[in-house]
Amino acid sequence: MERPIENYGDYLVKHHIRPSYARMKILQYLVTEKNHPTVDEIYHTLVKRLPTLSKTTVYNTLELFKDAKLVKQINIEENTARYDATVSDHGHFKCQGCGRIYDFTVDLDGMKAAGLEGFQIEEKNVYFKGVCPKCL
Amino acid sequence: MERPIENYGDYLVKHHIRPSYARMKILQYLVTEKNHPTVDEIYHTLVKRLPTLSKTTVYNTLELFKDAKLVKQINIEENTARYDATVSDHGHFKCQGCGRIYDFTVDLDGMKAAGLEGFQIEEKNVYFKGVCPKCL
DNA sequence: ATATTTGCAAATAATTTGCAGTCGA
DNA sequence: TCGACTGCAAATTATTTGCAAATAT
Repeated sequence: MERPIENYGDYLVKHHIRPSYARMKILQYLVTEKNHPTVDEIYHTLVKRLPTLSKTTVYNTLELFKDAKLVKQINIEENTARYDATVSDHGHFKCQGCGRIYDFTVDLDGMKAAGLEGFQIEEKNVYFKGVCPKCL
Repeated sequence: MERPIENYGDYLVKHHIRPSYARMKILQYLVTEKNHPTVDEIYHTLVKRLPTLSKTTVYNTLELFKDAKLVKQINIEENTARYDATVSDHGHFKCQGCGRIYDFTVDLDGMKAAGLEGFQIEEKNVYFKGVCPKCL
C-alpha cells in the first residue's frame, strides 16, 4: 500500500536530493498527476506558475530522480520518453486509438523468465499495446 | 518451433511485400544477425555491399515490415529504436555495462495482468535491465 | 505508361552540452 | 565565498517529409 507524500521537500531530502523549488514542483506534478508525462508536458504545465522554469531543468531534474530511483523512465512511445513516479510494480498499456496510457497490475516477480541464469536483474518492465474500451 | 527462412523473396511475397533487393537484404540482415540493430547499424553494415542504399530506405522498409508484423520495434534504449525479426515470444535484457542486448524466454500468455478487462491487447513487451555475467 | 520504390536534402523533434549568471548554505 | 542549481542558446542525434529520379510491372 502506498502513502501519499505529504511533504515533497522532506521526501527529496530523504533521498539525498536538495529540495529546490523546481524539483519539488516537478516531483509534486509527477506524484499527483500520475499521467506518465513527457518532458514537454511537464514543462508546459509548470511554466505557467513558474515562468522562469527551463526545459533543461526539467531534463536535469528527471535525470536526478531517475538516478535516485524516484521515477522510472517509460519507453512505450516510439520517440519520446515518459516518466512515472509510482514505485509499485505495474505495467503500462498504450491505446493505439487515443494514445492514452493506462496502468495495470502485473506480477513482475512471478514472471517466469528462462535464460537469464547468472544475470543481475535490476529493473523489469512490461508494456502492452492495443485498444482501450473507450476506443473499441 | 521456428523454421529458417530459406528464401527471403518468397517470404516477403507471402506477406504481400514486393521483394526489392534492398528489402531482401534488410530482412536477411535482421534474420541472420539477430542482433537487435538500430537503423544506423543496419545502414552502415549494408551500405558496404549496397552503396546506393539510403537511410530513408531503411526507415521505409522497417516501417513496412512493422506493419506486416515481420519485425518488432524494441524500445529498450533511451533514444533510439532497435528492431527484431524474431517472431516468437521473448523478452529483452539490456546490460548496463556493455550495452549488449540478450534475448530470454518469457511466458507472455501466462503473465497475470489485472485491470485490463475490456481492453484489446495486440502486443506484449517485456524488457529487463541489469548486468550480464560477462560484466559481473 | 504508370505506379512503386528509392535517395537526397531539408525539416522537425527530442535531447544534450557549454557556459555564464544566480542562488543558497 | 563557493559550490550547486538554473537557463539560454547552440549542438547533436534520431526520425520524418517533400519531391524528383530511378525502377519495375
